[in-house]
Amino acid sequence: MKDASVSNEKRKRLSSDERRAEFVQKAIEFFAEEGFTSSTRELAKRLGVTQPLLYRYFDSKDELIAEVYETVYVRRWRPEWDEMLADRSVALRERLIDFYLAYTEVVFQRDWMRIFLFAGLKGGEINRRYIDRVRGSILEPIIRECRYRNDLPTDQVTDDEIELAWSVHGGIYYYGVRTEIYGQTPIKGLDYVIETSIDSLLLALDRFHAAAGRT
Amino acid sequence: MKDASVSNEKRKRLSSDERRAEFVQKAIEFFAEEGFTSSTRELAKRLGVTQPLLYRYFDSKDELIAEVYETVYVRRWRPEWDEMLADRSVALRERLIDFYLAYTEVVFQRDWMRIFLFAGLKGGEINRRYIDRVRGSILEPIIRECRYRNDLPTDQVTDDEIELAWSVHGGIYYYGVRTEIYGQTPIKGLDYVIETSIDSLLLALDRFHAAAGRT
DNA sequence: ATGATTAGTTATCAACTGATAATTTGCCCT
DNA sequence: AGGGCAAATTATCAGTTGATAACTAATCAT
Repeated sequence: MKDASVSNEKRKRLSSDERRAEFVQKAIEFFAEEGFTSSTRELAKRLGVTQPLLYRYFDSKDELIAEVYETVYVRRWRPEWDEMLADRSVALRERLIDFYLAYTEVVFQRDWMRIFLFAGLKGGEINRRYIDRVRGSILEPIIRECRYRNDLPTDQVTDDEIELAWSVHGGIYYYGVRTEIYGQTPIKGLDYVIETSIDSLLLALDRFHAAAGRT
Repeated sequence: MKDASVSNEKRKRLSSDERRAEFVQKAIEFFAEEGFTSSTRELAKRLGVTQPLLYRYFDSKDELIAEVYETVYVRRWRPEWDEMLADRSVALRERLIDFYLAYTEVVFQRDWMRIFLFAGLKGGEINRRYIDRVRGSILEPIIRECRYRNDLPTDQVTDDEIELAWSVHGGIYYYGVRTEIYGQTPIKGLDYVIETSIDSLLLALDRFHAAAGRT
């Protein structure tokens, strides 16, 4: 029963490191499409290798999945995002728009979105950790910058402000869900959505800060 | 091998209709927690019956799943939502807030949210249809009412306006995802999120309509 | 070249899956 | 009471699953 290598090419041997990286990469695409409950056999078939070979590189299916998480969540996070948000040489509105353009370029990918949703439904800690990171590394910096512009202390970010930021962030994120997950052909471009969302956020925060200032 | 009825109670017999309804109801809870790839045996165990009994009521697992969809999506949609949105005896802001309070009361349920996400990842038409319904029965009416308030023709809803409504809708929806799927303990109540979201939408639309009026 | 190393395969296991057939048992009607 | 219908169970099948052990063959160092 020959399982792998449909064509009659000679059995190819790759170095351990190359193989591992290839397996993880294809596993991302595969699990993103089929879900983590899909079989290792089916994955092996797509890789053009036999299923037991996977177990030379990963102790178990769960270990492979963990590696998929690591690669998608951790490795795709861009450290320069922090600097983009904090760079006061750029006007706030443009800075936030630029950031969300850069952020969505990474996140609005079918595989990223689907892996994220599958992982969220599976439970686990990964998504909760990611959400905490969004709050700490994106929303709080955004609020701080808005406070700075409105001459308010940047170290007293309130829950109300964070929740405003979540709403706007969620609105943008949901655009990605509609296009990448539900395959909705976008009626308006991403640029438009990000610009109007940022305008709304700035407007809401200005009002909020003005009201807070009066108290 | 006794499979069902852990305790020694006598085998209970229910009428066909009662059983069917009970099965669908528990299937919703079960699949919402474990996903549609979970086994019919596990479901039967939770029902306290044997697995083959399910096949007296449903021809296949897929048919049961279809019934789950039907019950969750179609049956939980409230016809009175249409009227709420169109009732001009209530001020627009309060009307929209009331509507979203009513809508989220139904939709922000763990089982609804998880079934919806599982179904979306599986592909299929159901979620796309639901999204179309949200657009047609919620977003377009909202825009029409806003246009009416701003003395604009209610039959010329544009893509830009719909996209604004999607952003706000998505922001609210994402609050439900955070609390129901990721188990985030809400930092601010749902009321606050809905109110600020509606205020943002009205503000954005007013500006948009004012700009459109000048052209 | 040749032997050691290790990438890759074949064969196989035990548990689990959706589904069907045959059997048992509770309930209603007369 | 008891017969018949249908609810529910037991037994079982064929295909799939994650994982392991034993075998084969490509590559590399010498």
